[in-house]
Amino acid sequence: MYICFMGNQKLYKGSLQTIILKLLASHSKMYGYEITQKVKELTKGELNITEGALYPALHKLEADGLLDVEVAKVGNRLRKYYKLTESGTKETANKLQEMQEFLKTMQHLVNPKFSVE
Amino acid sequence: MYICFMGNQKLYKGSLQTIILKLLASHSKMYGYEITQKVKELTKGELNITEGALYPALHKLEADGLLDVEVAKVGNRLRKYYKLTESGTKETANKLQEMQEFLKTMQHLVNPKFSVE
DNA sequence: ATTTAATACATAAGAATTTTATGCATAAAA
DNA sequence: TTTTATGCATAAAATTCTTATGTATTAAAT
Repeated sequence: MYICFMGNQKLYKGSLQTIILKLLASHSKMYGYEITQKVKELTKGELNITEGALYPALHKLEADGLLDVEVAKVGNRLRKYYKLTESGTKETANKLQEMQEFLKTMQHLVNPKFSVE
Repeated sequence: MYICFMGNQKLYKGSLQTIILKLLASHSKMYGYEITQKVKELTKGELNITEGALYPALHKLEADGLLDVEVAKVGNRLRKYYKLTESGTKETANKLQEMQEFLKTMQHLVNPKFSVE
């Protein structure tokens, strides 16, 4: 597979943690595969989180105490449901604020209006 | 020095090329140090481009044929003025469009309005 | 009935980009 | 006269992600 029609995925570097945390703040409980599908849906296919990026990121967030994990067996297949810890909820707020600041700053930087300064 | 009060610099990962190209689209001719100062000014200190990131990036853009360089001697000190090539102008348009798409998508992803889906 | 696609996890090698730490040198300011 | 600012450069290390695998179950399509 590995076919990408999307814009520069490179730009999403550094924002994966924030995206995961935000989703978990909105949905309270999600498993990995679900996250990839939800992001694909929300971004209309513009962002496809790869498993090689997602799972290590989830493990790190868990190791850092921002996520709790709960294993569920559905049929004969397992799912790992993640949810925010208390500490994770706080960190999510921080990261979302940093993200808003970043988006505002970038918007300003690349805005055509500011073409001559 | 190396003191940073800014938000998550990590988020800027992947956007350096676009920032450089955009600045050169607006100013027609700039040298490295000037770029770092202009970015610091435009972002009110939120983004400080380090030399270790900037100079390799400029060299790469030049090697890729997106920038032309012209060395100038000011007093006893040298400056390397960079400007967009024709190819660089086209690529700037592409990158700015990708950036706008990215910003729109991220805005949507982290927007509090979309807290339940 | 059987192959393919989707679901669901995982990790490891390599690539790309950036931070951190240097180095050199001139000019201005404290 | 020492520090700060200007101006370039590079190299080691860290970070983060892509690409490529691997395993296994279930649903859909042929």
